[in-house]
Amino acid sequence: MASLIPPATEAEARAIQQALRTQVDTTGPGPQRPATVAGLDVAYAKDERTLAAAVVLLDFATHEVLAESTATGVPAFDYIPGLFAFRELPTLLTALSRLPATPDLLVVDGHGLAHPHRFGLACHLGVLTGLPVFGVGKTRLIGTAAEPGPDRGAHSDLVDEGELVGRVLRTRPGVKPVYVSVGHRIDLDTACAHTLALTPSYRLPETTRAADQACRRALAAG
DNA sequence: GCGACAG
DNA sequence: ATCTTGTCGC
Repeated sequence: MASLIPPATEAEARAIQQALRTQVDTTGPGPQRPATVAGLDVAYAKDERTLAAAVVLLDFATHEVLAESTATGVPAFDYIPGLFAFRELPTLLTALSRLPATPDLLVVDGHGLAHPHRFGLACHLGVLTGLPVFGVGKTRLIGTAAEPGPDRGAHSDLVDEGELVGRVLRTRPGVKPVYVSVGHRIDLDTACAHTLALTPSYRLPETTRAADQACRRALAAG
């Protein structure tokens, strides 16, 4: 079955990506006015032997925290750029299953289509859950892009192999931009608009910030 | 062969 | 990812 997680080998992981990538929905447009949005993130122990995942549900308009869930586990796969999703997905899915509500939209740390095989964590999570998802990465995995202008909202296309795979978006004036890409059931314009809506004060989305804090707390707690 | 390489 | 708090600068 294609949803095997974790895969036993690198070859198996690549085969799973290959099988699931056909199920990604990039038609969008996705929720324009979601009532809720959830951020997901993972924190590792110093030795990377254990990890804690967190999902934090926010009111999309006010950014108020509505619910939160966590899970601890072990990395399910070696860290290999391009196969990164297999490492965190199991624990992330456990945490998500514990959330007492279904989010209208998911925002993940990392990339979606801005991936060597167009199937980053945001796509993988989207296909597995069926929910609208987009990714906001802090650094580039693949592709080339011009430096966006200095103003908040300035952006440039992230292109790989002649394909538009995402957008480099400035969320804070004069601050290093983020990498936005489609995961599942949403389009790039909508994902970028939501990213700006979620970054009123900081470089990273409020969803990511809340999830980051939550998983660090969960890791410290045990 | 030499870099690059989400978290 | 993690090692790491307060501090210099706009």
